Formats: sequence, C-alpha cells, structure tokens
Amino acid sequence: MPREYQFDFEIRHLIYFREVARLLHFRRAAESLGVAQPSLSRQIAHLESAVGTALLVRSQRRVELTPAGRHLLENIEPWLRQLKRLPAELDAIAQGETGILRVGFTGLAMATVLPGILRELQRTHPGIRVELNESPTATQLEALRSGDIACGFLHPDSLPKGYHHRMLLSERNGVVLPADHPLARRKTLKLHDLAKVPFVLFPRYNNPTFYDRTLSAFSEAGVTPHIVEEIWPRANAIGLVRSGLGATLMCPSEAKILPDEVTFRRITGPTPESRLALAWHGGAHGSGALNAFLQAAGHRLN
Amino acid sequence: MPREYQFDFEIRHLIYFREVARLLHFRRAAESLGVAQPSLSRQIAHLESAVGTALLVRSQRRVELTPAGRHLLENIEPWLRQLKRLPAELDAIAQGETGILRVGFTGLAMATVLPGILRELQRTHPGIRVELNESPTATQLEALRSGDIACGFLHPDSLPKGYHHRMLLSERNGVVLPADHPLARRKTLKLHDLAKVPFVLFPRYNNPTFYDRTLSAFSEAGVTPHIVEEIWPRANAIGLVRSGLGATLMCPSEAKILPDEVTFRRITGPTPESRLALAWHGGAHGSGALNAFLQAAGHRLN
DNA sequence: TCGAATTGATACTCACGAGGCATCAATAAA
DNA sequence: TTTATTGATGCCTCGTGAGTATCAATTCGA
Repeated sequence: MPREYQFDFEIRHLIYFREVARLLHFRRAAESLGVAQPSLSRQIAHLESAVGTALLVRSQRRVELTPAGRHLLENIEPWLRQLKRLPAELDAIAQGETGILRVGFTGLAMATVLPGILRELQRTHPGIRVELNESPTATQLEALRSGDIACGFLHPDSLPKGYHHRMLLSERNGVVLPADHPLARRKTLKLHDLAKVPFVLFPRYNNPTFYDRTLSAFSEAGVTPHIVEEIWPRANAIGLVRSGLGATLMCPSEAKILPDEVTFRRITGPTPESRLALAWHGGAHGSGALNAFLQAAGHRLN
Repeated sequence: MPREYQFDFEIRHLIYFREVARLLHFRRAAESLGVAQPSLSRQIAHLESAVGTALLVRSQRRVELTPAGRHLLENIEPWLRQLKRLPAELDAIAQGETGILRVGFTGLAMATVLPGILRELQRTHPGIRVELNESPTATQLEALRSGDIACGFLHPDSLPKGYHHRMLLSERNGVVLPADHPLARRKTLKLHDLAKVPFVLFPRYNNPTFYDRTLSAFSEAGVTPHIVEEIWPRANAIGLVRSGLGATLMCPSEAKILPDEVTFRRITGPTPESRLALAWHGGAHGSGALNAFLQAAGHRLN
C-alpha cells in the first residue's frame, strides 16, 4: 500500500465515526453498525491518528465530541448522503434516464424531424438535457470524432467509416426566388433556366461533398452557376434572396415557411439532392442518453 | 465486514479511478499512484461492480470514460480535494486557529477588558469567530455547565468547583446619582449617607451571591436600602437614575462613560466590591479556539 | 504480412489489518 | 461494598489488497 497517494482513512472510518458521534456511545454504535465494539474502538482510534486530531473525548463513562469532531461530523454528513445515492445516479446516467447530450444539427433537421424527436425524448426521458449546436456537416464530423457531440444530424454522403447512421430524408432541391422575379411565374423550373440568375450558396468547406455535387448538377444541366455569395446557416440565404441579391437552392421541407417576398419552385431534371441522416459514433458502448435519443428518433420515424 | 452499513467501495477506489480517468491509461495511472498495474485494474473493476455501472470502456488499446464515469469524475473531484485538506482543517480547529467560540459576558466586561481581548484575538487568530452573549452571572454559570458557552466573563464569587477562572479586576462600587441631587455636590459619600435615597439594583437571581453581599454592605453601614426597581442589564439602571427614579451602585470602570445628567461619586467605608473573572470549563480537553481566547485574554492582562 | 511492442486482464502467492472473542480497568449505581 | 456498564487491549482468524509473472488482444513498423 503506497504512501504518497494514499489517504490514511477510508469511507468506512467516516461511517463508523458518524455513528459514534450520533449516539455518543461506542457499544450502541457498534451494535447499530453490526460490528463488535472493540473493532469499532480501534477503527475510530485509527481515524483519529490518521487525521492527527482527537475527535472524541472518552471519559470512561461518557463520550463527547471535540470541536474538530463536531466539524468533521457536520462536513461528512452531506457527503455520505450523496455517496449513498451515487450508484443509483450513475445507473440512471448509464441507462440514459438522465444526463447531458450534445447534438449537432443543420437547418434542415430543425425544419423537419428534430422538433418531434426532442418532444418525444422529453416525454420518455425528462431527465435528459439536450445541448443543441447548429453546425455544418464538416464541423459536425469533426465534433463527432472528438466526442464534442454524441450524434449529429448531417448530410451523410461524406460520412467516414466507423460511424452508424440512420437515413432520415432525401429531397430534390428546388429554387427560392424573389417573388417578383420573372421566372417565379412558372410553376416548375429546370436548372438550365437559371443559367443567368445570380446564386447564393454555402461555403464549400461546410460540406465539400454536397457542394461539389451541387456544381455537378449544374454542369449536368449544361450551365455554370453564377455564385455571388456563400453564406451559412442556410436560412440566411433566404434573407439575401429576399433582398433581391439572387436565388438559392433549397429542399422543400426547409423552404416550407418562407416570407411573402420570396417564392419556392420545384426543379425538374437534374438537381442536387439534400440528404439528412442522424449519425453517431460507432462505439459499442453507446451512452445511455444517446441510446434514449436514438430510440426517440426511431420512434419518430416509425 | 457487515453488509448493511457498508459501502462497497472506499476512498482508495475513488482516488484510483480519478487517476485512471485523468490519464486514461492504466499502466501510467498505476505508476503515478505507486501501485502495480494489475492491482489497479482489479480495484477499478471492483469499483465498477460496487456501483453497478461501467465507468470506463477498455478497448485493449484505448481507455475512455462512459457518461457515468465522466459524471463520477466530476462529482468526486471537489470532494477529494476537500478530503485532502481535512486533516489540516481539523488540526486548525483543534489548535484553535479557527472555529466558533460562544462567550458570555456582563456589562462590566464590555466596559473594560473585553474589547481589547477581542482585538487581540482577531490579530492572532483571524479565523475564530466569537459569538457574544450578554447575560448575568447565574445564567452564564448554567450556560457553562450545559456547554452553551465555552467561557464567560462573570462575577466569580459563586463559581462552583470544576471551573477554571482568572481574576480580571475587583473594584469598590461607587454611586451614580442624578447630577442635580443634593448629595452630588459632595466629592465622596458613605453608604450611610444614602439611607434615604431610593435605589435601583439588579434582580437577585442574576447573581444571588453579589446581591446578598450588596445588602450586607448596606447593613454594615447601618442602613437598609430603599430598593425601588430591579433591572438588567445594569446599563439600564443609568437610564433610570437619569430619569430621577433613584440612584444605583456601580463600579468606576462601568461608570466611566455617563450622560451629563448623572454623576458618579466614590464611596468610602463599606461598599460592595464588583469582581470580574474569566471562567471556563475545567475539562482537560479545552477546545483550541478556547485556548486561543484564553491566550488572548492573558496577553491583554500582562 | 509478420514479428515486436504495448495494452489491460488473469493466476497465484503473500502479508497487512479489520473483525471477532475474551478480558481488563475505570467509573457509576445499588 | 458489590454490581453493572463503559471503552480499551491482547490475541487469533481470515478476507482482500498488492506484488510478480504471464496472457490475450491490438497496434505499429519494416
């Protein structure tokens, strides 16, 4: 038993001391603790020598606390209570009945599945607190890797191996135009029609895979997009469209709620496809809170 | 080792776990703790089975915390720190460098030695908090007996055996008169001169010994005092004198500061003698705070 | 692709010390 | 005085923490 990192007393000593201090009687305390009185006497003596201070005054016929003893009693009482609850507490965390869960998400998730999942989770596991973090797919992947988030709603196309994921939705992008734009009068558009329209997209590093896929769709349609701005989060793009800066691509779910000044139009033919998946670390030991979240997400989807 | 009152883990386990959780490495943690790695492995396993929850995920090559493990780490950290300080803390209390000290006192003490002692104590032991309680000698004796106060400034004549005490002062009483009283023109008085003067004294039960001694002084002087009021604390007697109700006996120190409307006159011949002593419980195990207080009181007197 | 190094777990033995029983010394109550 | 009750001490037993040697699984380097 090494000396340097060793406390010279143990929880047992504190519990023994508490009982003696409460009853001020060795024999009764020993009985209450279920040990023999001599053993108790020695353990208390051990504790006193370990802390280097007399905690009790024994006068053969009466036992009383010293000031240090009283101080110790008052100090350990709350801790012993907390310690007693500890196993149940840890179990609750492991079972996912409580805990903090950091979750990454994109605007699309918030516009579609996320609210329902959170509501379901709140219903089944009210003890779990979710810390939401809107960030682009690339950032979420990094956060997943480092453990900063336990799971993320992201575009799964560039998901590396070692992560589990569940596809949530896949939608062909449409276009958001200023309401007074000439093309807005048409019911549907082709990407080809938008050759001359200035575009607001998102920064490439947010999600290189999807960015490149978007440009591919344009070239497939035989045009090169005129990109005037890159912005994130995507919702901000709507503001720019509204200000007349240009148009932006967006999937129907995300464009469900739009201000009057802008219009959403479906695109026929080639168009990028927004995908949303819930991804999490492939470790075998999913945190309980994460499992609860996944369960809530599954429930939402069935 | 009885089951009912036994935690299934000890402080040692928590310290071991903390080190492993910090370093996320059994071998290095074992080295840092000064134990062999196998022992550490088993202690951690023991802790996990004791709390009934996995705290670490071992993947042969890497160790990481489960959510429960992280929770445990965060919870025990502050407590282990506190626990480490505990011996020094208890020692400080035992040595009287800190703690709470309840002290009884009378008006005479506050008018004389008490302020100086408190100042000295504050200088030498700033960690000690003193709880002052003005009460008559008889009440203080009871409080000493029950442990409500650790020491008291009181009239020592009726001090029972089993208490230590240190005499602080002894003063012949004088008389406090209304300033416009005919007798106030004399420089000194005899108790005999005050035969017809109505007197304000204190309730007998406050200090029966001194009360009786006072009456003895009167009869020695050949008079019976005309007592019109008994009041406590003594300082209030001055207010009654001021209102013209009568005169009161008082020692010079206590009568040092008087309003203009009253006058203090020394008494020659028989007169009661106010004594002040610091008394404390004769137990062998004086609390450290008490010892510090006594030391400050001694310093004040030398 | 294969061997070397590194990881934490397991098997075995040893020794410290907590626990139990019997008993003592000191005090209080009869 | 006797008797009962208090906490402390002596001695023995046995559980368990710790050490050494070793294993199985994985990673890394060539």
